[in-house]
Amino acid sequence: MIGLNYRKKDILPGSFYSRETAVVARELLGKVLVHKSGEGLTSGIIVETEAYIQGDPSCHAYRGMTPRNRAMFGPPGRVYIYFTYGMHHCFNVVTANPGVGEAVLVRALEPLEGIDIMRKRRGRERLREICSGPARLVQAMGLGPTMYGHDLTAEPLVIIKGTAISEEEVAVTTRVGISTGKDLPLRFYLKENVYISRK
DNA sequence: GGAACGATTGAT
DNA sequence: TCAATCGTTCCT
Repeated sequence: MIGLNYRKKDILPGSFYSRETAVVARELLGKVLVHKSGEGLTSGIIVETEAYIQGDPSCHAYRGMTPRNRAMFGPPGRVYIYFTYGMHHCFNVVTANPGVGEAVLVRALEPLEGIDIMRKRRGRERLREICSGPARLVQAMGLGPTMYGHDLTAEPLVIIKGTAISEEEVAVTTRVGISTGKDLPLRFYLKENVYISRK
């Protein structure tokens, strides 16, 4: 029960996020996202991420700061969450230095704790359908617009140390669901993990 | 003011 | 393969 009684020292420090965004995306694999909500604690292992960087036309910050993407230009280690398709929210971790609009999209978690809570929030029984997709994990973890700008080194939502991941376990591919910048190798996932959003 | 478009999901 | 559904962004 890794997220239930984590120590302060287990929380990833702000310095973790102030590195090259693709490196942060890769290094987030195996880490654990933990949310303490009124309904109870839920957590999941990060198994799939994507980096969105400067100069990349698919990055929300590509055309400069707007009301929506303002958090991407703020301090690293904060939450950038956005609404899309008229019904879904997606969760990102802000990276790089203030003034640089970059972030990592968390696309899938392996459900770890509070699984019954997540099942209830999702209205789905099958474990594979709980956190396997960016909007699915937001719903399962009970996240929302109120988390916009939240500091991930502070409760109720943190990312803590998990399992070390070797290079052999990591697949690097192009990103999912974008129309521009589609050739960039900025998607990272655990090869053998069954909870990723897509093969 | 208006229109086009999503870093998706779930059903067909 | 396709509809759902609406805030954000950009154009007029």
